[in-house]
Amino acid sequence: MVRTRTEIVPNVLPRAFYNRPTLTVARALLGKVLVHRTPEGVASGMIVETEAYIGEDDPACHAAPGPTRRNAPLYGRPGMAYVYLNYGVHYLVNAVTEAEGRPAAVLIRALEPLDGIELMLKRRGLPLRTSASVPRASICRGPGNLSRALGISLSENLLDLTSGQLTMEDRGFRVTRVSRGPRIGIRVAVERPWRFWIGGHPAVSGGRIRA
DNA sequence: CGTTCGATGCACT
DNA sequence: GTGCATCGAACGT
Repeated sequence: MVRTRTEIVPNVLPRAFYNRPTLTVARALLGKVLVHRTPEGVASGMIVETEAYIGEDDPACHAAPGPTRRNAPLYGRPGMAYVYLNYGVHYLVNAVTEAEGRPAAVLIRALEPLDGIELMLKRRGLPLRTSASVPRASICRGPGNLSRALGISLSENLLDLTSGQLTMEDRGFRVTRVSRGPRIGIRVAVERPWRFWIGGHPAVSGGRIRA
């Protein structure tokens, strides 16, 4: 039968993908695609930057104080979404990793926009076409920005990333030049090199582009 | 270029 | 009451 462009089999990442050491998952998520389907349309982007937050022994992880109402998703099944409000302004998206009862997650920090660029521009309140002043790479640069562009908020907390409206997919993008360094924007455990990004990619956050 | 700082909501102690 | 896994505007150099 004829296969059209819109009939591409969505290769959604299975739960086993997340049921692994968090650093492994953080690295493996580079090049994968985060997809959000809403009545407004589909918005997606290729992951170009991640950070690992691992266990109660990691002072920067939300699980550091032990189980609370807010961090409960971290103690649950791998492959679920953990979304929370940060600074009262931004929603941050994580994928829960490791195993049930072992609190850890990967924060998605930046995407290269793929589907639904106009919808994402609209959600971000940007001009409806990219330009020199509003480059495509800026649409989903930074964890707060990508959530807003994809329309992700607290309603998406605890969604199953292995099926349904919010998923992670493998579209076959090959990632070379993986860089690794300290996490950004935290005030404790700043030395742990648990941030991963695609070296030189323009959508990576954190000021100047790093190798 | 660089750095500083206010906005803004809520979980947690 | 305190402190954020941020962002972007407003400054200073």
